[in-house]
Amino acid sequence: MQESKEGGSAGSPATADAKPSRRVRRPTIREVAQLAGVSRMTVSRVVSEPNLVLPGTRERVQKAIADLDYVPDRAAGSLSSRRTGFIALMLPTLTNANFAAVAHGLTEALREANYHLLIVYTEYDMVEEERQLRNLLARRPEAIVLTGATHNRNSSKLLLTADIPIVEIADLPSRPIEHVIGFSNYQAGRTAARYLIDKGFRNIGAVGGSYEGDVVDHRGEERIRGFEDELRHGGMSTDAVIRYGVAPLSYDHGASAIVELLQRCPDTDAVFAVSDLSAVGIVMECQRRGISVPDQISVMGFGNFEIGGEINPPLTTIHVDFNALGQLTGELLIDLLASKGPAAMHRRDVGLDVIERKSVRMS
Amino acid sequence: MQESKEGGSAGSPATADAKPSRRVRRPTIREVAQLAGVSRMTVSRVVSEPNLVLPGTRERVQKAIADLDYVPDRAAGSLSSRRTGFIALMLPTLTNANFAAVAHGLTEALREANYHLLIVYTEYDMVEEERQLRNLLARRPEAIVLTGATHNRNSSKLLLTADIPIVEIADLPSRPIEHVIGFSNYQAGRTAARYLIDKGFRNIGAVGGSYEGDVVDHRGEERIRGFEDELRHGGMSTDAVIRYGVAPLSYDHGASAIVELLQRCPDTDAVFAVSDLSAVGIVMECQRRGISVPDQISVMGFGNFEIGGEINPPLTTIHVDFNALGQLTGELLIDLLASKGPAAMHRRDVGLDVIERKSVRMS
DNA sequence: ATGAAAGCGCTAACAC
DNA sequence: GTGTTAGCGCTTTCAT
Repeated sequence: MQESKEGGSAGSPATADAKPSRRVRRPTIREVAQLAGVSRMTVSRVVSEPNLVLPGTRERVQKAIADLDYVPDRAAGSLSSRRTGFIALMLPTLTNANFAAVAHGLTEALREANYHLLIVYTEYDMVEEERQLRNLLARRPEAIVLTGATHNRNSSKLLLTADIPIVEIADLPSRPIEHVIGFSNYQAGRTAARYLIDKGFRNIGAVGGSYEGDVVDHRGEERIRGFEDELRHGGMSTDAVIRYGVAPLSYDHGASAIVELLQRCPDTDAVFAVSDLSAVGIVMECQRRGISVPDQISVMGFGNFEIGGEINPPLTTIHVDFNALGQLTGELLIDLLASKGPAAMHRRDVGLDVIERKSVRMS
Repeated sequence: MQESKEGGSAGSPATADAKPSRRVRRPTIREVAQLAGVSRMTVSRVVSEPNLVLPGTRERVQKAIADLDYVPDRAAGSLSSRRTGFIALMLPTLTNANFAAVAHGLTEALREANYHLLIVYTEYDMVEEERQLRNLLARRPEAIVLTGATHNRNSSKLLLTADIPIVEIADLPSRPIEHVIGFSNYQAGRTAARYLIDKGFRNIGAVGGSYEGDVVDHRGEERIRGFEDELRHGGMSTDAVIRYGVAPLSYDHGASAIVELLQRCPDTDAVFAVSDLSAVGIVMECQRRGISVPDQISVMGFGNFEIGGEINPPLTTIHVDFNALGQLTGELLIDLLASKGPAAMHRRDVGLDVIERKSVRMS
């Protein structure tokens, strides 16, 4: 028996405690070592590199681990090894199926490598983003994934000087912090407008979000901007493009916005919503008002949310594979973290597709 | 100047590195102390208990912190203070607005106290739950929040012997691990059945989920069980109660299930779905088939998801305040963690309400 | 194949 | 009000 400091038996102390086996302090590696009659290093090896130790010793240690219900303390391990096993993920919100899909894809890709996702959300608030970022950094994540492309000065500085890989996702920032895996929200807007113009519509509107203080949905705004630009490019008016309410946008946003829009521009024959959720709200409100979709007005959304495919008529929309976005990000991260030293800046556009369904009238 | 070991200037080393200010190793508390000409303890105090230090000193330290962009390492702090500031939250899935609402409410309540939520999801898989639990425990959370009420033997053991508060939420387990904040899913099912019986329906059906291997939605199953029991109690047949597909249940589940149900029991005049998502799918499928809701068939859901209120007709459902559930859990946790020593077991039923809308025919 | 020493970056406890 | 000492539980490194 070694490491003389560790005295006493390792059996259950059996204090006069009335309660059964509950509320037991977690054993440390030292206690496991004692019980197995080995040094702490050997226990450490059995946990992380089992085939570096002799089968006999290994089994003795494994038994001790099981008997004591030993769970290693990763905080201590991290401090020593300088690897926390944390990957930070900052999202605008969790209550959005597409962002949830990103989290999901990322978790899947990271599961094997045994990284833990540290999920945090900003509610589309840039000040909150900074606060969260500081908190996050204190946990020493090995990489940070966040939605591009706009951050305030402090956040940008923190990110730029962070000694870890940064991946901006779900956008295609022109001045990226570092790596990018995403798609162009601006292009998504242009694509939507082009699609509607090509279908022959001439009184085209759109509904997007507005902002309030530091709460802004930059990505949604990009889509609306692209939409407007393409309308102008086609020589059409942007009078029926309205910005209404603040993120997160949902069904009721569309329902209210379409009323406002039709009041202002009654001739509108097609409308794009920055989010499928708004678009679904528009379809439902039209249903209520006896306005036929797509006969009287065509509706197009963005995001390919599940509900869009279920309503009647099903929603024409723009699809981006957010789950793949998460997976790709995970794979990139695993690469980056395995190879030491600064890697080349990675930039990838996962593209987007128009999903044609019945909410837009065919020409 | 004290702590003689700390030599050298704290200014920027200005190595021959070509790159600008990027990729800088994070400074430690020691470097801040040096630059400010104080001991590390003083820096530590400025960070956590600023008014224990003299204003003059404090400002010097704060300047050093800002100049160096110092972000404390919480892993090191945790190790020393035995407080990680982590609260673990285990959910079946993230892509469910109600669970997301729990996470949201919890985050809100915990924000002040500066706890970090460690969110993890199990995909309704009990084996995955155990795996995740082990991983989580290694991070030494100060409390664990998870959806009750069924866990496998290993998970239960880990939870029972964990030296921290455990809160089971969104159910009312008869054999709880420790604290409980939730509602009875069984009662929700009974309430739904009672409601439909009272409205005069006599050919009542329901659609729930089935299971596959270790993937089970226990809470949903409880609702269906309660529904069946209340039907029997009212002397009615449970032939039209079907279990179909596995969790997570969504729109398409309802759409497929209602077809199956009507084929088997064409006389069904009212149907309950374990989830609003399924219920919405049912309404949409009926719309497609020209079956009028509620004239030919009434539909009732559970969960009061936003979309239920937006469709036509809007969905009658059972509401539970999941956001409040999260908040209450957060408040309980803050209490529990502030007061040392074992507190009394806490058990709270947040109840549920029927939301009457138009998808159920009025008698 | 296994162990001993040193130390990761911070804070509790006590001294002054 | 501030500093010193010791140590949290683990892993790195090097010795044997």
